[in-house]
Amino acid sequence: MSSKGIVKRSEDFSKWYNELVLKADLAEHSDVRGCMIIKPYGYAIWEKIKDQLDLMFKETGHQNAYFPLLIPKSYLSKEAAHVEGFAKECAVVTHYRLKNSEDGSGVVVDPAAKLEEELIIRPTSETIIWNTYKKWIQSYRDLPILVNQWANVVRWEMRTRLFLRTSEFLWQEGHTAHATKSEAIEETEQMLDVYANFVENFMAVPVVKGVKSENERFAGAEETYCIEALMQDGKALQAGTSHFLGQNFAKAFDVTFADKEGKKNHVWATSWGVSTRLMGALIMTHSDDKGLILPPKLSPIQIVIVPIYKNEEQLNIISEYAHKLKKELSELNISVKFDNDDNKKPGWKFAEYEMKGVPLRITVGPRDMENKTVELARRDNLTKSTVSQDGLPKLLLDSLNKIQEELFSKASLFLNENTFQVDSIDQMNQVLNNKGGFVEAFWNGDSKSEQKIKDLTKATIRCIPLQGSEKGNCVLTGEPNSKKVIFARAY
RNA sequence: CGGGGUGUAGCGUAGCCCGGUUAUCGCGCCUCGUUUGGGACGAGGAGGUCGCAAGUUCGAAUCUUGCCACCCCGACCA
Repeated sequence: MSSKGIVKRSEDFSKWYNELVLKADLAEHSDVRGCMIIKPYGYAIWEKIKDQLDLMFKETGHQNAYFPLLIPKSYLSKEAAHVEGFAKECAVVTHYRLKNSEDGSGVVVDPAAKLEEELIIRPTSETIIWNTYKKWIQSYRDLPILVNQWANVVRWEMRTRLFLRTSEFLWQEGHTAHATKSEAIEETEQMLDVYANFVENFMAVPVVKGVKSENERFAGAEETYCIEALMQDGKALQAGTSHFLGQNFAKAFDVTFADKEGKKNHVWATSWGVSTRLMGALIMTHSDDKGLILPPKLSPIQIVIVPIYKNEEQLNIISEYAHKLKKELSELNISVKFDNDDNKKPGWKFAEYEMKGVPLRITVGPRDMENKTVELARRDNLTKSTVSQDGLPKLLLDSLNKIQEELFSKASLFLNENTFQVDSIDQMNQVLNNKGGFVEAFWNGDSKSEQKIKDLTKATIRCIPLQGSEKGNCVLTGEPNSKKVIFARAY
């Protein structure tokens, strides 16, 4: 039966990923091309991500607001680089009404209901937000503005993949306005740190912090900071970006403020975002051939209790214990599911919760009740042990923390073992064609060289790392004094 | 946008080349019973505009033409 298991990673990583997303009940394809339905279990993980990030944004002084989904077409064209970057993938609303078709077969667009000015479904909200900030900002006293919004955006991508690239996706976008350049840069860097902190400490996904090359920069940004993660198949995934927008949007939307001397200045801007793509990073970093592996901090269910019984009497005894344990664990803020569904056999449940990545499983049967023990199974390393019921809550709490740490260590080790130094294009191709990974090499800083390297290797510059300022000979041209960057094939 | 593929029950599929009773099988679902320490078993049952449209034919899931949709692989992007 097809519901059993998924294809092995080593056989077809891409297929493995797709099957995992479907079988772990995270999401499914909708009837609309490139759009996905995020199912309750997948959404519960996203909510965990969202809640934690939201907390961190608020701790750093940001407030949430909400701006419209629809943006007048003309707004988009006000910032030249921005429109250039996004025009190709915008969905456009042209009419506001349907009517019954003449032959009665359904509804058609009412040609009489054509909009004067077409509306774009936001691919990102810089334009409508800066058009709004213009009204909000007059004086230096109005600054900074530190606003975030949780929203959906639409980018009509050629090719889509569940979570990694969908036509519509969920994200947050922070948009801040500052009086000085240095303050804006500080904000940009601060939010990059927030992202890196979250991704490493909650998702247990190690990242490299850096800035993008000019080619890879966000449309309209002066500097794009990013965090880059490495997936199990050796491909890189951009996990978050934070942009220093300079005064580009302030100029495009004429947003100025009067400083203490009464002099008018353009406002400095940042924007930063992470999306449901993080779900893809989470999945592809930790999971195995049995299914999803979730870090405890983001797992909707942290512990599942599976009872084993031959009759109702036994079930009652186990249930009583399970409810007591569940209550004790709740007091430690551990989320527990007691799965007493009588329609599914234990073996089925074991496989199911492994597919769904629940970090810990407790099995309790008559034998255990007699010995005052439980069987404890770890999802991440698939080990099982029999442990005493005495002091169990504390042990479980410790185990969850341990799993969280070990997932991060394991992923960090993978990142380190799959980061290679090369000094020629041949070597680079060798590494990339073999197992992939991050490739450190020197680059002369020229966009043309970057493009040439991409043509030769299919690898792009993922980032110019913030740490380490070594210089060396350019991997393409041999020019000395070139800076060290990370290349990889990327999602 | 190029290349490949698929569309038959909730899901996965056989049948299509070579047209012919009532469209195959598995999972899932419903009922009853037995089961429950790694994806249980038996018996019975329900469920179908064969992607859409036109054509050929006595007869179309099957042949022809057109259309639509989605998936996968590339190039482009978070």
